[in-house]
Amino acid sequence: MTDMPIGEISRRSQVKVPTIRYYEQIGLLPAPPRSEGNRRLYGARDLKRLSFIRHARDLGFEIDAIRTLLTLQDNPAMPCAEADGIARDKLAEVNDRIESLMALKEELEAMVGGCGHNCVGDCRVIEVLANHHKCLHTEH
Amino acid sequence: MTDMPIGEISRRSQVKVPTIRYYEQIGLLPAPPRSEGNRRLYGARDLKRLSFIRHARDLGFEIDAIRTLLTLQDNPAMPCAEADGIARDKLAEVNDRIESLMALKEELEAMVGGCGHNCVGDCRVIEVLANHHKCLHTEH
DNA sequence: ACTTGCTCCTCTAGCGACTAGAGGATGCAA
DNA sequence: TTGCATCCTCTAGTCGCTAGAGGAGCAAGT
Repeated sequence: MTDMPIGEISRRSQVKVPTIRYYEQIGLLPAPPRSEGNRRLYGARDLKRLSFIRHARDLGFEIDAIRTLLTLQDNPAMPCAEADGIARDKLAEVNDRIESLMALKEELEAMVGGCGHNCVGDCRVIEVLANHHKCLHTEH
Repeated sequence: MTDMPIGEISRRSQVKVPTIRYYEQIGLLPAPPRSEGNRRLYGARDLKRLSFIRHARDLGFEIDAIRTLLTLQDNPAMPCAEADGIARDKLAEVNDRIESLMALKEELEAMVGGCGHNCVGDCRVIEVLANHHKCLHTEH
């Protein structure tokens, strides 16, 4: 459990070795003690922190947001409005992204469906891209 | 219509001035002729091309894909299977992204909804991030 | 003891698609 | 002529890694 080398914590946390070193470099993960031979030795706390980071990254949180989240986690007596705010902002962003991807999906489906695989001259894909007014959604 | 300076083509195409110069630099947009005073002078063709690029970028196509699409557009006699393929790939990608964003949305909603705005110690947001097994979706 | 092969170290540079800023030239109207 | 907007080139920065060079450490097998 304790004194893992970087390869092991990488396997356990599912975070790649260079990424772990990068997180140390930018101060997201504290620099661990080293072995006699100058190798990083990680403990259970580091694994927890790294898993937290990875999970947050998977959810699309940016490094800066994670930094805030980690500070909050380290100080459990603080009011949690800030953490809640970060999650709320992210949720709004995700909703926006879903919406525009749905519009895009429709547009792509129209392109792909309409193409009879002849030559480029008649291609719906190129045509839609070239003549914007033929789009389903004109706001972009 | 013809001999627009960069600012005007920027306004018309909705592509920012430095981005236009960047596109020229990477060979996506041909280098236009210059005025006596060394200023770029664009014509209607350039505006079309830039609008095409912008539209494709909005739709999430990468620069490399756009490069291919532009080559196809320049050669209307070629078979359009390639353009169709690019659009199909993009559609699959968009569907994937929508799916994972929907999962993410659920997870964020659970975080935000469950939090009673007390102190960090009881915060759902932090807790979910720290304890992965409490997620709605465990595959990530 | 020696070799093999893996993991680890630091360091620098690169990715995509821009964006920002310095420092200067040009164009046009009042 | 003065002032201001627009334009020019060039370099460096953004984000979140990723790749590669060149070398050192470590554990197991012969």
